[in-house]
Amino acid sequence: MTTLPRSRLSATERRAHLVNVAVDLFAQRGFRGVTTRELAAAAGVTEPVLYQHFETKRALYDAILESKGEGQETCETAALIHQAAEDGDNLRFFRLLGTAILNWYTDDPRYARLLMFSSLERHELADLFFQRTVAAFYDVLTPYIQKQIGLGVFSPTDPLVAARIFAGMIAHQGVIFSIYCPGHLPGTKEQIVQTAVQLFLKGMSK
Amino acid sequence: MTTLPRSRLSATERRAHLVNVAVDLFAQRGFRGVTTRELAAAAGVTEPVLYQHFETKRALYDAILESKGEGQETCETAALIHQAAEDGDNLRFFRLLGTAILNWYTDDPRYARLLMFSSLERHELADLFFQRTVAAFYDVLTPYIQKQIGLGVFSPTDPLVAARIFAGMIAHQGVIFSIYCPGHLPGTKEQIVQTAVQLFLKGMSK
DNA sequence: ACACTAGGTTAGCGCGCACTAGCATGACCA
DNA sequence: TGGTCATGCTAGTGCGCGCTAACCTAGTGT
Repeated sequence: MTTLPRSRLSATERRAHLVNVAVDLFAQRGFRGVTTRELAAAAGVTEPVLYQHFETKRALYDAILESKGEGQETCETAALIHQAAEDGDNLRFFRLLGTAILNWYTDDPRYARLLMFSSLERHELADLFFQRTVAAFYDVLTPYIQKQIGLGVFSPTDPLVAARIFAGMIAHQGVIFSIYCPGHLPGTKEQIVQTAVQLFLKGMSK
Repeated sequence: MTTLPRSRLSATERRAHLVNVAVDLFAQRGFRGVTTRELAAAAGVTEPVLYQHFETKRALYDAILESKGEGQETCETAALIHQAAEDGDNLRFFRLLGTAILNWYTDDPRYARLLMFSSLERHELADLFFQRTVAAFYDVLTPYIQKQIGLGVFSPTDPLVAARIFAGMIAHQGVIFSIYCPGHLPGTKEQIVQTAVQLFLKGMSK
């Protein structure tokens, strides 16, 4: 990943390559842990090239977070989840949701690390990103749980607390994975999601 | 917190105060985000004073992590947990465990942030700390779950996966809390632990 | 009263950082 | 073939960092 031997790329190619390299490095050591020299060297160019594409080091960082904020989550998955929600297919709904959560961490642990760094450093774009993504997530999950409680499928519980607990069951495995990278999931992804969903559904049942 | 007007403290007092101030700042902005000048100023002294107590900035950081590694978790709680485990008091066992997890994050969010920074930066002492604390935790929890499965109280499940899921239910709330500090728990601590434990026990039951 | 020392300061070193002015060059088109 | 310009380089600048040599001074014991 991230290597690209050719010299003399087009501006857009070079920019994209720089962003990709930057994601690697910032994910490993955080914003302050990476120098512009290193960054340029890792991209196979010199510093001035970097500054032709980004006004400041910070601007590069912002560009990463901003780009990640846009290209969010395959709408395909979102559609499937909404479909399952309408069908009232509990097992399928929570399985899709759980898989989406875990995939978000495992598909590219670089972004997970990057966003954790950014959140810790209170970068406003990271906050914004989380507000949007996480809020959207709970906006689907919480009412769904509330509805199941109303239907008498789930036993009475604070729906927000239940939603957060469900998310935590799976997200925490993702967090640990992205921090300590590989070999730190207690089983296959399917096994984790399956176990968590079964546990949750049975635990919430009336 | 962390303010202390008097000048001319004794060496041990000054050292303790410096550590306390450093925890504050490092927790907010990470190791690389804090300068020794800031640190000294926040402690009401100048840089050379800092270097009388710690050889390098890094040594101060290490001292923090090391001291936290030692003064670990009231043995009182650990004893209670072991007692509950021996009594086979499921509800009590998981409630104590859950409370201990959540308290670890809420009692002093500074340390939680600090350790997240350190883990992301792959500081070896942070890794060590987690290896010890977390390993000790799962060394209690996993066999306990296994035993309950053997007794027919819990339905057959991979005990490590179940243990991690239980931890995640609660720990994730702590993580979110310590990152976004206050006002981000979905309910009272007791409510969260109570809900999670009930959900887990019912979900695992045969 | 006075010296001794632990606790503190001033002033600054060298280095590596983010960032830049100005020049070189390869690719494409007339 | 030669002109043009986007792409990339060399060689810096100033600044703030971690860290230190040298000096000062309040508080204590005799």
